[in-house]
Amino acid sequence: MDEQWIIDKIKAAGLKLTRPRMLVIEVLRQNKNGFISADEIFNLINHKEKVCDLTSIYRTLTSLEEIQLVEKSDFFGEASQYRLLSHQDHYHHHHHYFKCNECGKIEVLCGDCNVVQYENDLKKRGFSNLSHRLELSGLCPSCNK
Amino acid sequence: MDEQWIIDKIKAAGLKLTRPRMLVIEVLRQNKNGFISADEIFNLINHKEKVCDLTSIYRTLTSLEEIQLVEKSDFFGEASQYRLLSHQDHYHHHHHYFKCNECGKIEVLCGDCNVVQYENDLKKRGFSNLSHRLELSGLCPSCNK
DNA sequence: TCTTTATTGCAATCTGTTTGCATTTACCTT
DNA sequence: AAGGTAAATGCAAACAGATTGCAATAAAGA
Ligand SMILES: [Mn+2]
Ligand SMILES: [Mn+2]
Ligand SMILES: [Zn+2]
Ligand SMILES: [Zn+2]
Repeated sequence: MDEQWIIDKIKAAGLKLTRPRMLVIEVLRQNKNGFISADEIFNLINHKEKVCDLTSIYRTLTSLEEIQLVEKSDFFGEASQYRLLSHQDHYHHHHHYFKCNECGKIEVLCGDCNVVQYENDLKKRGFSNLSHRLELSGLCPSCNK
Repeated sequence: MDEQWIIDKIKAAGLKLTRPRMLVIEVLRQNKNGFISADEIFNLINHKEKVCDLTSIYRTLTSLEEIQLVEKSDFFGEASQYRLLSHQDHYHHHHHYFKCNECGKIEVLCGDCNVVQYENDLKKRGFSNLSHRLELSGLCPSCNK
């Protein structure tokens, strides 16, 4: 059911394996590679009957972010969005996002990026410790038809 | 005092030249090339005595954004930030931002960008109408010492 | 099973922002 | 220079997303 490495990571961090946490993770897993808000998670979890409070979802997301199981994005205005980091994301994670202006879906774009060149220019100008985030928008392939 | 083209733009849009609007613009002008929040604008305007309501500042910023005199950014978490677009910004504006992790200052980086290459790759994959925003962070030259 | 400590639910609180509405103001007409 | 009109304002109330305090609960180790 839940991938083992997730369980391991939570335990290794000294966090308990609680019901709200399992529920949140399950939703995030189903939503792999996409972003989802706390409220959307809440609604998915509680659509039949209320089994978990919104507060706990926020707290869970915060904890999971701290142990780098979850990535939070304030990028797209509105409510913060979250996604489960994949096992490999966790090692060399890099943030390129695409938001479709039509369907609103946020997609994580994998692959190399050339912003590094840009960063090198900035280093020459006295900036340091650089990191970056890139947000693209437009029409996604399915809305493009 | 106020640059003429700003006045012209406001009139051309059919907006009235009101006191709150003039006050906000004056603050934005002084803050050229930097971002500032509604609340900071409020405090600057009213530091001696209250001359303008926060609501009007929000409404002013929204109006000015609509006529593209102001750019709003929800980029950096926290409160939205605004800046006055320069005359030339208005024509080929491009958004590259740098936020210093130390002093918190947000800087607008001018200059060309190579993300266009990235966009070209995406076009081949079926995306269209692409635009992008790039956020960099790290230490600015002054905090780097 | 017992004990300890983290985690939970709930209500209250917070911050940033927006809205409704009565009053005022800019500015166009006379 | 006054007057009329629609736009813009101030104030209070509402809003949304998120956070906090606290007493009750439940997970994990003994
Ligand atoms: Mn990159
Ligand atoms: Mn660019
Ligand atoms: Zn789409
Ligand atoms: Zn700095």
